[in-house]
Amino acid sequence: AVMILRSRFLDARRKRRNFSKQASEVLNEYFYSHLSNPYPSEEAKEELARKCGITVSQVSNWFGNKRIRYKKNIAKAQEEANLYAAKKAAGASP
Amino acid sequence: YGTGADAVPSAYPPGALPGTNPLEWTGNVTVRKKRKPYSKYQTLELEKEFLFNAYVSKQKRWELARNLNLTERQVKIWFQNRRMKNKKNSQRQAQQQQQSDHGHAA
DNA sequence: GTCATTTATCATGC
DNA sequence: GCATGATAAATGAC
Repeated sequence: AVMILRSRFLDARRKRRNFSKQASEVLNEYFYSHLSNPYPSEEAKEELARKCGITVSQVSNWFGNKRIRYKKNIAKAQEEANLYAAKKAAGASP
Repeated sequence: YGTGADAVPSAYPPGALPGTNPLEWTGNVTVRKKRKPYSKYQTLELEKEFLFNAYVSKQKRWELARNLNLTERQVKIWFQNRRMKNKKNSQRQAQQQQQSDHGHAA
């Protein structure tokens, strides 16, 4: 009976808050510009964390979720890939 | 026994032929047992033992596996993951300590 | 043994 | 109602 009120205390850190819009931009840019190998090094993770104002663990979580959810539906993510590919091309050669 | 209940059949993911995919990291799939959350009782007993010691002996592991209807491999892996969780929480608390010290020291 | 990771599940945001 | 971040089982590298 009491078990229903269980993990409100121990699991309180699971309270989720969405990242900022620009943080998601930075993470997605990196992911789609490294689509052939979306495994950032520890140093890259630290820089991404600093840019996004989040922790390294949160960066790891983001890439873990992104990789599995990307390959679960590549077709759906394709347009997002094109979006960031175009964005990268626009900023690379003026 | 307690060992040998692993190795479960599973299907191959669709559209993952090795060599034909430009994104090879999407195709590295080994047969994996489906993740199955433990019951509240199982978790509680494991946590209780973890309070005693973070490293469980072979004898204790065998007993736990038998009493909780888990394999010894599952018990072993649970303690490994639990130690990692402990370390992560410790690092987080240490980080929070540093932040609260900045406005308190000097 | 640690540790990054994969995967499913959980809990929340909107 | 799903999208999204965090956590819980499970694997593999080392």
